[in-house]
Amino acid sequence: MPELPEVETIARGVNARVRGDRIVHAWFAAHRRLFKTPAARQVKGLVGRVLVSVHRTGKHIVCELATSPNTSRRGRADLKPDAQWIVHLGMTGRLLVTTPDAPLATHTHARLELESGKELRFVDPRRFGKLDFRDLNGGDAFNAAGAEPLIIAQEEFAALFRGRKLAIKAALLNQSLLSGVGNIYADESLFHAGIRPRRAAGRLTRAELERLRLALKSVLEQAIRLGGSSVSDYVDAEGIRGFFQLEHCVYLRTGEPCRRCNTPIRRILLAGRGTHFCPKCQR
DNA sequence: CATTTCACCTGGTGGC
DNA sequence: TGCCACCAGGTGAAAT
Repeated sequence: MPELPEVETIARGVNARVRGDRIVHAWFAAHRRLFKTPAARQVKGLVGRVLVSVHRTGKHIVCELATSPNTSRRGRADLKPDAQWIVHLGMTGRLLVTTPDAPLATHTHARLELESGKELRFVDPRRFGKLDFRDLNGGDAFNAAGAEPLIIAQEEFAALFRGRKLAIKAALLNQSLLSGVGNIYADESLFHAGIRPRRAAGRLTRAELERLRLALKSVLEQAIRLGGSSVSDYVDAEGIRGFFQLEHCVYLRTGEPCRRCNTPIRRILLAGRGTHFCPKCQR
């Protein structure tokens, strides 16, 4: 489901509601593939620790955790993290902050009970998501492989694609180059930059690459402002849908008129993904 | 190495 | 109503 803007929206919402809270109980479903670290070890690491802060890196939600004595909740936001809980939402994952009596959604795979009485719940029908626990004392901090598209500079961005023969769309989706770009925002940014998805990445001109960098940045920023894209079932930490799907120019608009020139939007298969573009505006 | 394809899952939709 | 094919925000392992 979620790409950078959706994950950012969720991380902000979760942070605002659980920051400083303590995990008093953890429950995980028995789906082995969900766990990069075995569930039993995650439970052991989570219970008793304080959620210092929650933020986004690429498409990952990073919960910074600290061991703490019985300090007041106000002081806990300054604690030095000694572990991390990493949530990746896959295609259909949700991370929700609820009251304990809220009805359990089907496919709820994790529940963290907090000292305040709230619960942090991970729900994921397709189970493509991943949960990971990292002990910072072991020097095992989470690091995204790719660069952050919101802050990458012109030169660094251009260098990512130099000499590459694969399609620019496939390159945008490669998380070890850029982290956070998925199918929606790859298609939308290529539209705004006027570039065909099949163009070889290494053949784009400097001007095209800079148009792409700026288009990607502004598309992502506007999507964050609108709370992400809710194509079918995406919701934020409070169960609220986003609005950026109303701004989509090409994604899932096959056959509909281009917003700029009225030419019908085309759909092709590229890198195994549905790929949408305007044959007239994108060259 | 770089690049492509496919398996991993469930659920919704639209055609017959 | 049922059955079937196809589609869906992602990734990582295996094949080329």
